[in-house]
Amino acid sequence: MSGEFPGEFEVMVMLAVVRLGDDAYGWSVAQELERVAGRAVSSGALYTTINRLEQKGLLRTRQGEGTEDRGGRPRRYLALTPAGAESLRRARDAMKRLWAGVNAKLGEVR
Amino acid sequence: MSGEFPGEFEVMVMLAVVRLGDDAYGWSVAQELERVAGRAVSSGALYTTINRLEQKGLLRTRQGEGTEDRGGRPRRYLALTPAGAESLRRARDAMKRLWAGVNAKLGEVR
DNA sequence: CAGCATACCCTACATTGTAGAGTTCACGCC
DNA sequence: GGCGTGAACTCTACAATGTAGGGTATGCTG
Repeated sequence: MSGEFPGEFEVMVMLAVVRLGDDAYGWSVAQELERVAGRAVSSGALYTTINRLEQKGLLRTRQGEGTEDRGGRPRRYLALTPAGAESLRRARDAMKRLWAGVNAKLGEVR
Repeated sequence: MSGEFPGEFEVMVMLAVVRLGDDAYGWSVAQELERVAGRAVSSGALYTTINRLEQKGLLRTRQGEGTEDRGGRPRRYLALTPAGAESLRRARDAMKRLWAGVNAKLGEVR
Protein backbone atom coordinates (compact mmCIF):
# COMPACT_ATOMS: atom_id res chain seq x y z
CA MET A 1 0.00 0.00 0.00
CA SER A 2 1.44 3.24 0.98
CA GLY A 3 4.46 2.17 2.90
CA GLU A 4 4.09 5.36 4.82
CA PHE A 5 0.50 4.93 5.95
CA PRO A 6 -0.66 1.80 7.69
CA GLY A 7 -3.75 0.11 6.27
CA GLU A 8 -7.09 -0.11 7.94
CA PHE A 9 -6.69 -3.49 9.55
CA GLU A 10 -3.23 -2.60 10.79
CA VAL A 11 -4.70 0.40 12.57
CA MET A 12 -7.37 -1.79 14.13
CA VAL A 13 -4.78 -4.19 15.47
CA MET A 14 -2.70 -1.38 16.93
CA LEU A 15 -5.77 0.10 18.58
CA ALA A 16 -6.65 -3.22 20.15
CA VAL A 17 -3.10 -3.52 21.46
CA VAL A 18 -3.36 -0.14 23.14
CA ARG A 19 -6.74 -0.97 24.64
CA LEU A 20 -5.52 -4.27 26.03
CA GLY A 21 -2.33 -2.83 27.50
CA ASP A 22 -0.31 -5.45 29.36
CA ASP A 23 -2.69 -8.16 28.32
CA ALA A 24 -2.24 -7.83 24.58
CA TYR A 25 -1.27 -10.91 22.61
CA GLY A 26 -2.53 -12.51 19.42
CA TRP A 27 -5.44 -14.37 20.81
CA SER A 28 -6.70 -11.57 23.04
CA VAL A 29 -6.44 -9.08 20.19
CA ALA A 30 -8.61 -11.35 18.06
CA GLN A 31 -11.20 -11.53 20.83
CA GLU A 32 -11.13 -7.78 21.35
CA LEU A 33 -11.57 -7.01 17.67
CA GLU A 34 -14.44 -9.39 17.41
CA ARG A 35 -16.06 -7.75 20.41
CA VAL A 36 -15.50 -4.11 19.49
CA ALA A 37 -15.57 -4.12 15.72
CA GLY A 38 -18.16 -6.85 15.40
CA ARG A 39 -15.92 -8.47 12.87
CA ALA A 40 -14.57 -11.99 13.00
CA VAL A 41 -10.86 -12.15 12.31
CA SER A 42 -9.16 -15.27 11.11
CA SER A 43 -5.96 -16.04 12.91
CA GLY A 44 -4.19 -15.98 9.56
CA ALA A 45 -5.19 -12.38 8.95
CA LEU A 46 -4.18 -11.43 12.44
CA TYR A 47 -0.74 -12.97 12.73
CA THR A 48 0.46 -11.94 9.31
CA THR A 49 -0.57 -8.40 10.19
CA ILE A 50 1.19 -8.56 13.54
CA ASN A 51 4.36 -9.76 11.89
CA ARG A 52 4.24 -7.03 9.31
CA LEU A 53 3.70 -4.39 11.97
CA GLU A 54 6.68 -5.73 13.86
CA GLN A 55 8.83 -5.60 10.73
CA LYS A 56 7.85 -2.00 10.23
CA GLY A 57 8.82 -1.20 13.80
CA LEU A 58 5.34 -0.12 14.86
CA LEU A 59 4.90 -3.00 17.26
CA ARG A 60 7.31 -4.97 19.40
CA THR A 61 6.78 -8.38 20.89
CA ARG A 62 8.09 -10.17 23.94
CA GLN A 63 7.86 -13.88 24.55
CA GLY A 64 5.87 -14.77 27.66
CA GLU A 65 7.42 -17.12 30.24
CA GLY A 66 5.87 -20.52 30.82
CA THR A 67 2.16 -20.81 30.54
CA GLU A 68 0.54 -18.92 33.37
CA ASP A 69 -2.26 -21.16 34.58
CA ARG A 70 -4.30 -22.36 31.62
CA GLY A 71 -2.79 -24.64 29.02
CA GLY A 72 -1.53 -23.55 25.65
CA ARG A 73 1.53 -22.22 23.91
CA PRO A 74 3.51 -19.48 25.55
CA ARG A 75 2.02 -16.14 24.67
CA ARG A 76 3.76 -13.58 22.52
CA TYR A 77 2.92 -10.28 24.15
CA LEU A 78 2.48 -7.17 22.04
CA ALA A 79 3.20 -3.52 22.69
CA LEU A 80 3.24 -0.40 20.61
CA THR A 81 6.57 1.25 19.87
CA PRO A 82 6.84 5.05 19.94
CA ALA A 83 6.78 4.96 16.16
CA GLY A 84 3.56 2.96 16.36
CA ALA A 85 2.00 5.48 18.71
CA GLU A 86 3.04 8.31 16.46
CA SER A 87 1.62 6.53 13.48
CA LEU A 88 -1.71 6.10 15.26
CA ARG A 89 -1.83 9.76 16.17
CA ARG A 90 -1.24 10.77 12.59
CA ALA A 91 -3.91 8.39 11.34
CA ARG A 92 -6.32 9.87 13.85
CA ASP A 93 -5.55 13.46 12.91
CA ALA A 94 -5.91 12.80 9.21
CA MET A 95 -9.25 11.08 9.74
CA LYS A 96 -10.44 13.88 11.97
CA ARG A 97 -9.72 16.42 9.28
CA LEU A 98 -11.35 14.31 6.58
CA TRP A 99 -14.50 13.74 8.58
CA ALA A 100 -14.88 17.34 9.69
CA GLY A 101 -18.21 18.63 8.48
CA VAL A 102 -19.14 15.44 6.69
CA ASN A 103 -21.56 14.12 9.29
CA ALA A 104 -24.10 16.82 8.58
CA LYS A 105 -24.03 16.22 4.85
CA LEU A 106 -24.22 12.48 5.23
CA GLY A 107 -27.80 12.69 6.36
CA GLU A 108 -28.82 14.37 3.12
CA VAL A 109 -27.86 11.52 0.81
CA ARG A 110 -30.81 9.49 -0.42
CA MET B 1 -9.40 -6.72 1.73
CA SER B 2 -12.59 -7.47 3.47
CA GLY B 3 -15.09 -7.31 0.68
CA GLU B 4 -17.55 -6.06 3.22
CA PHE B 5 -15.49 -3.16 4.51
CA PRO B 6 -14.06 -0.56 2.19
CA GLY B 7 -10.34 0.08 2.51
CA GLU B 8 -8.80 3.20 3.90
CA PHE B 9 -8.23 5.03 0.67
CA GLU B 10 -11.70 4.18 -0.55
CA VAL B 11 -13.13 5.83 2.55
CA MET B 12 -11.00 8.90 1.94
CA VAL B 13 -12.27 9.23 -1.59
CA MET B 14 -15.89 8.89 -0.49
CA LEU B 15 -15.36 11.51 2.19
CA ALA B 16 -13.89 13.93 -0.32
CA VAL B 17 -16.87 13.34 -2.60
CA VAL B 18 -19.27 14.22 0.20
CA ARG B 19 -17.30 17.32 1.12
CA LEU B 20 -17.21 18.56 -2.46
CA GLY B 21 -20.89 17.92 -3.10
CA ASP B 22 -21.93 19.03 -6.57
CA ASP B 23 -18.39 19.86 -7.47
CA ALA B 24 -16.91 16.41 -7.03
CA TYR B 25 -14.99 14.87 -9.91
CA GLY B 26 -11.67 13.09 -10.22
CA TRP B 27 -9.44 16.06 -10.38
CA SER B 28 -11.13 18.03 -7.62
CA VAL B 29 -11.09 14.99 -5.35
CA ALA B 30 -7.35 14.70 -5.87
CA GLN B 31 -6.89 18.36 -4.95
CA GLU B 32 -9.12 18.04 -1.91
CA LEU B 33 -7.30 14.97 -0.60
CA GLU B 34 -3.97 16.63 -1.06
CA ARG B 35 -5.22 19.66 0.83
CA VAL B 36 -6.98 17.93 3.69
CA ALA B 37 -5.01 14.74 4.17
CA GLY B 38 -1.66 16.24 3.27
CA ARG B 39 -1.09 13.28 1.04
CA ALA B 40 -0.27 13.42 -2.63
CA VAL B 41 -2.40 11.07 -4.69
CA SER B 42 -1.39 9.82 -8.07
CA SER B 43 -4.16 10.01 -10.61
CA GLY B 44 -3.72 6.29 -11.20
CA ALA B 45 -4.48 5.49 -7.59
CA LEU B 46 -7.47 7.77 -7.69
CA TYR B 47 -9.23 6.62 -10.83
CA THR B 48 -8.82 2.92 -10.21
CA THR B 49 -10.33 3.50 -6.78
CA ILE B 50 -13.21 5.50 -8.22
CA ASN B 51 -13.95 2.75 -10.71
CA ARG B 52 -13.89 0.10 -8.04
CA LEU B 53 -16.24 2.12 -5.85
CA GLU B 54 -18.60 2.51 -8.77
CA GLN B 55 -18.53 -1.23 -9.45
CA LYS B 56 -19.41 -1.86 -5.83
CA GLY B 57 -22.33 0.54 -6.08
CA LEU B 58 -21.00 2.92 -3.45
CA LEU B 59 -20.49 5.75 -5.91
CA ARG B 60 -22.26 6.76 -9.08
CA THR B 61 -20.96 8.96 -11.83
CA ARG B 62 -22.54 11.26 -14.38
CA GLN B 63 -20.82 12.63 -17.44
CA GLY B 64 -20.60 16.41 -17.49
CA GLU B 65 -21.83 18.29 -20.57
CA GLY B 66 -19.30 20.20 -22.63
CA THR B 67 -16.47 21.85 -20.80
CA GLU B 68 -17.87 24.66 -18.73
CA ASP B 69 -15.44 27.51 -19.19
CA ARG B 70 -11.91 26.21 -18.65
CA GLY B 71 -10.37 23.79 -21.11
CA GLY B 72 -10.03 20.09 -20.59
CA ARG B 73 -11.93 16.86 -21.00
CA PRO B 74 -15.54 16.75 -19.93
CA ARG B 75 -15.74 16.07 -16.25
CA ARG B 76 -17.10 12.88 -14.79
CA TYR B 77 -19.02 14.01 -11.74
CA LEU B 78 -19.18 11.81 -8.67
CA ALA B 79 -21.87 11.28 -6.07
CA LEU B 80 -22.39 8.89 -3.23
CA THR B 81 -25.13 6.31 -3.51
CA PRO B 82 -27.27 5.50 -0.47
CA ALA B 83 -25.22 2.34 -0.08
CA GLY B 84 -22.10 4.48 -0.10
CA ALA B 85 -23.50 6.74 2.59
CA GLU B 86 -24.48 3.76 4.68
CA SER B 87 -21.04 2.29 4.26
CA LEU B 88 -19.45 5.51 5.45
CA ARG B 89 -21.68 5.62 8.50
CA ARG B 90 -20.71 2.10 9.42
CA ALA B 91 -17.03 2.82 8.95
CA ARG B 92 -17.39 5.84 11.19
CA ASP B 93 -19.21 3.94 13.93
CA ALA B 94 -16.71 1.11 13.93
CA MET B 95 -13.81 3.56 14.17
CA LYS B 96 -15.53 5.46 16.95
CA ARG B 97 -15.85 2.30 18.99
CA LEU B 98 -12.28 1.26 18.31
CA TRP B 99 -10.85 4.61 19.27
CA ALA B 100 -12.96 5.01 22.41
CA GLY B 101 -10.65 5.41 25.36
CA VAL B 102 -7.50 5.01 23.35
CA ASN B 103 -6.55 8.67 23.20
CA ALA B 104 -5.76 8.85 26.90
CA LYS B 105 -3.52 5.80 26.77
CA LEU B 106 -1.76 6.95 23.64
CA GLY B 107 -0.01 9.68 25.56
CA GLU B 108 1.62 7.16 27.88
CA VAL B 109 3.58 5.31 25.21
CA ARG B 110 7.24 6.25 25.13
C1' DC C 1 0.43 25.48 -34.91
C1' DA C 2 2.96 24.94 -30.34
C1' DG C 3 2.65 25.22 -25.59
C1' DC C 4 0.11 24.66 -21.60
C1' DA C 5 -3.32 23.38 -18.24
C1' DT C 6 -7.31 20.56 -17.20
C1' DA C 7 -9.05 16.11 -16.91
C1' DC C 8 -9.26 11.40 -17.43
C1' DC C 9 -7.68 6.34 -18.72
C1' DC C 10 -4.61 2.27 -18.74
C1' DT C 11 -1.20 -1.10 -17.46
C1' DA C 12 1.74 -3.31 -14.41
C1' DC C 13 3.06 -4.00 -9.96
C1' DA C 14 3.48 -3.52 -4.61
C1' DT C 15 1.25 -3.78 -0.38
C1' DT C 16 -2.23 -5.30 2.57
C1' DG C 17 -6.01 -8.42 3.93
C1' DT C 18 -7.99 -13.14 4.36
C1' DA C 19 -9.13 -18.06 4.73
C1' DG C 20 -8.17 -22.21 6.48
C1' DA C 21 -5.55 -25.92 7.69
C1' DG C 22 -1.64 -27.24 10.47
C1' DT C 23 1.42 -27.31 14.70
C1' DT C 24 2.45 -27.03 19.59
C1' DC C 25 1.66 -27.18 24.31
C1' DA C 26 -0.58 -28.24 28.71
C1' DC C 27 -4.11 -30.02 31.10
C1' DG C 28 -7.58 -33.51 32.78
C1' DC C 29 -9.57 -37.88 32.08
C1' DC C 30 -10.15 -42.60 31.85
C1' DG D 1 -0.09 -43.45 28.77
C1' DG D 2 -2.95 -42.53 24.87
C1' DC D 3 -6.92 -39.19 23.92
C1' DG D 4 -9.66 -35.21 23.73
C1' DT D 5 -9.91 -30.37 24.32
C1' DG D 6 -8.92 -25.65 24.23
C1' DA D 7 -5.37 -21.97 23.95
C1' DA D 8 -2.05 -20.01 21.11
C1' DC D 9 0.64 -19.45 17.36
C1' DT D 10 2.52 -20.66 12.23
C1' DC D 11 2.31 -21.44 7.31
C1' DT D 12 0.86 -21.17 2.58
C1' DA D 13 -1.60 -19.51 -1.13
C1' DC D 14 -4.54 -16.20 -2.82
C1' DA D 15 -7.80 -12.01 -3.16
C1' DA D 16 -8.51 -7.18 -2.61
C1' DT D 17 -6.67 -2.75 -2.39
C1' DG D 18 -3.24 0.87 -3.24
C1' DT D 19 0.27 3.15 -6.23
C1' DA D 20 3.34 4.91 -9.88
C1' DG D 21 3.66 6.91 -13.95
C1' DG D 22 3.02 7.38 -18.61
C1' DG D 23 -0.60 8.08 -22.16
C1' DT D 24 -4.73 10.27 -24.31
C1' DA D 25 -8.13 13.93 -25.11
C1' DT D 26 -9.78 18.83 -25.08
C1' DG D 27 -9.68 23.59 -25.47
C1' DC D 28 -7.25 27.90 -24.32
C1' DT D 29 -3.77 31.43 -25.60
C1' DG D 30 -0.06 33.32 -28.20
